[in-house]
Amino acid sequence: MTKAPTRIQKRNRAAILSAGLDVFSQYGFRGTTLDQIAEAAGLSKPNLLYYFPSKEAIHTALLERLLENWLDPLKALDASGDPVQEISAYVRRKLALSKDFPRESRLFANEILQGAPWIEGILRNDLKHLVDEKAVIIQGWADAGKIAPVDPYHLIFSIWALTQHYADFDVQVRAVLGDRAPYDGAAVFLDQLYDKLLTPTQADGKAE
Amino acid sequence: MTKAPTRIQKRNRAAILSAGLDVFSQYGFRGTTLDQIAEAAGLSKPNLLYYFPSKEAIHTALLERLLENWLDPLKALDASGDPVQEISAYVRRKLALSKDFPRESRLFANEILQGAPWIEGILRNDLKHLVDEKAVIIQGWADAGKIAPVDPYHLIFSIWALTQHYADFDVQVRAVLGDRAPYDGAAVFLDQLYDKLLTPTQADGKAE
DNA sequence: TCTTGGTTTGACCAAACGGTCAAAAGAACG
DNA sequence: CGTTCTTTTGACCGTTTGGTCAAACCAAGA
Repeated sequence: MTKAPTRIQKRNRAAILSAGLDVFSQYGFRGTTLDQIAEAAGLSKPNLLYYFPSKEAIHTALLERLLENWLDPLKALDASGDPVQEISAYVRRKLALSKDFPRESRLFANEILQGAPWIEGILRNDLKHLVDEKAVIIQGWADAGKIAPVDPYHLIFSIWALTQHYADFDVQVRAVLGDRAPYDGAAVFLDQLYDKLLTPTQADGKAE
Repeated sequence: MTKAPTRIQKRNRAAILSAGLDVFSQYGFRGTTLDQIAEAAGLSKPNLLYYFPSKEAIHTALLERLLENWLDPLKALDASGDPVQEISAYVRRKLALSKDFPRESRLFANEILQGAPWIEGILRNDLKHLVDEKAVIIQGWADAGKIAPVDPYHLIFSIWALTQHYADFDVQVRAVLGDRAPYDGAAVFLDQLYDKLLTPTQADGKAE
């Protein structure tokens, strides 16, 4: 039975996780040092290790916290809703995640770039099964003529790519846009893009 | 006047750059060690440093080589060509780059994730000016009714995101697709996507 | 063959790294 | 106040890191 954490424990654990997220999301696991995290958290290195047993423990805690919510937007895709609206809503949820949690997005990107050493199993199991399941739904919509015929897997990849790009490549986006705000234009553009892609046209033969 | 490199120099320099690309593209600059590169290149560490003066020199050489060709596909976008075909061709060129040079794409992604410490100036100057220039062309096409009205900047971002995703998130894409080949489906999907997005419809008012 | 210049390496260095520990400092509470 | 438990830290440890260097090795032309 574990005791309830004191308020100092709460504060410092939160500070360490936030500092770790800052540094890990920028430099990846191997490129991050405990001293960097300690300084960002405003603690000494031994004090860090009083709250977390190792560098890897901080990293693992962050990845676990991330994965708790990472798949939620896709899980919420509802087979009984209006198809185009369901997908547009998914795009909006992912874009909001990118805007509100860019460090988490970059932490994930770093993990994937490194070959997903910690979460490869989750990708091959949880993620794959979830995408397979949702791909069936989307394929059903396409077969029923409710959306234009489209490869469901690449449709989902496109949503990941387009939304996470604004968090992961933030520096580049801002360098190009100057002082214009990225996310307003992005929301309009993505709405337009998926509306045009998915709204069925006369050319798309409808099923009975 | 520098002497012509011997064949051993050519071979070893190439081996070091290839090995460096392998490791840097996976772990980033800080997460990469000289020993890793040396082992991947099949050389001893002091021998590495006989060909390159420092770890940073290898990294810089790789970034410079990358940037030589990185912007070419966008530069080739031709104002006098057919608008939809020009953009589709740009998408195909970028997708081919992603397929044929995935390590370079990941090296770039790592640099951006780290805040672009080496190439921030290039992003703010060369890249921004190039995109500004091409955005004018695309805006002109839209104003003339030759493509559907669309934000040129986010259009370009979308092409970057969608094509580089297949290289940068390769592990995730393959985990989801299983043994299916990513790039065939991607090419079809992207063709379809940009055709639908850009082909003007009756709803888009044409200019005189 | 010998010599010259390019190539390779074992041994080494100082700094940075992840992590430990005992002891000091501080909070909490009767 | 004194006691107990939590928190913080300076000093330290073994390893890894980027990098150096003199010496050994080797290829090739005269």
